Amino acid sequence: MERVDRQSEEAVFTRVGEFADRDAFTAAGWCAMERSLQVVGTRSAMMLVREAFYGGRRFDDLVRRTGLAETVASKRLRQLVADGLMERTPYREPGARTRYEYVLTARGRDLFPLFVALMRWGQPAEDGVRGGVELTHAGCGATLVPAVRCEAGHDVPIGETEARIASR
Amino acid sequence: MERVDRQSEEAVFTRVGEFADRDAFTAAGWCAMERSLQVVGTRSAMMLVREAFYGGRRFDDLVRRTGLAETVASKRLRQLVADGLMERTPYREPGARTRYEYVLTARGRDLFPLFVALMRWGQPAEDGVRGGVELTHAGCGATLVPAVRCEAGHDVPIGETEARIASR
DNA sequence: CTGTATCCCAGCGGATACTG
DNA sequence: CAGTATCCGCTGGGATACAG
Repeated sequence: MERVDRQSEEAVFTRVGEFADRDAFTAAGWCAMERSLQVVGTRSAMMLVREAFYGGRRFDDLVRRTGLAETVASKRLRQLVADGLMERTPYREPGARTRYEYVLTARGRDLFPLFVALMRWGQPAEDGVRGGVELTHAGCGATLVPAVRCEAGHDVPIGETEARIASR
Repeated sequence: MERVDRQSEEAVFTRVGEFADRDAFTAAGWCAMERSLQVVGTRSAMMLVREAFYGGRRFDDLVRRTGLAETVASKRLRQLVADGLMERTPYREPGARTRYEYVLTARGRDLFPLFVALMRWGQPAEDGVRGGVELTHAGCGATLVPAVRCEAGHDVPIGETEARIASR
């Protein structure tokens, strides 16, 4: 087994330069991925976002559908609001007292591709697990799949990817 | 502020039925998202996957570039190998002794859209953070962005999404 | 119904020291 | 260079009890 063959076969990102100066950034926690994980890297956060995508709004519903303990849901929701992913707003149905609902902000809805990627990766095609939720394209009915594009609109396979130090 | 207006404005998933029978599945942990999080839901796992995408193979490099403690990296790598995301294989450079390298399996490379989604979400356009790694389309040079499609090839905006109980 | 306060446990991640 | 063993603090998450 030749090493060079496997290198090309794996098709990892092309590394520009030796990333010598990258280590400093990475060590300081200046990786965009790590910042994401600090906000949505917990199970409870993503479960609450999931239910928000499914249309859950009231605290009680979110707790029941996620299966989280109330105390965990409470703390995490407060955090999600503080981080700008959700908004807690009062509303009032006719004849009922004021209640609060949690809704995703634009920043929260931006998690859509991340959510689809997580759902898809956790459910391989040949998986024999029965039940569960399937995400589909309304009308067309086909299953959702995550994809990667560039801002110019091209589809980008993993082998055509470059990672470089952003010089801003 | 009307509630109905905000509902449509938010454009969450369309819920088919009342998800009455979904609760049982969710409670039992049969959510694809949760299964994903059990494998790659930790900071160390995603950081190691990140470095593997960047081309890191040797234990020493992975430790240095992630900034993880050796013990954490060791345990997590073993877990990633057990979970089928990475492979630990011996190789031998001419004149040197046998070493081991960690490479992503196909299952690990399937994390590509998830990785891009995490990187992108953590780096908003107006972000003033200097430096960091930017992922681009080789040749074209444009920044990578995560997208959602259906298996029929259509782009799927968040408003055209349905969530339903998979009846398998 | 919508939370909060308190206590507790398990798991993640780091520090240190040690092996082949 | 490539790990492992041990210890230890912090946080995520659950259970229970309580409040507006």
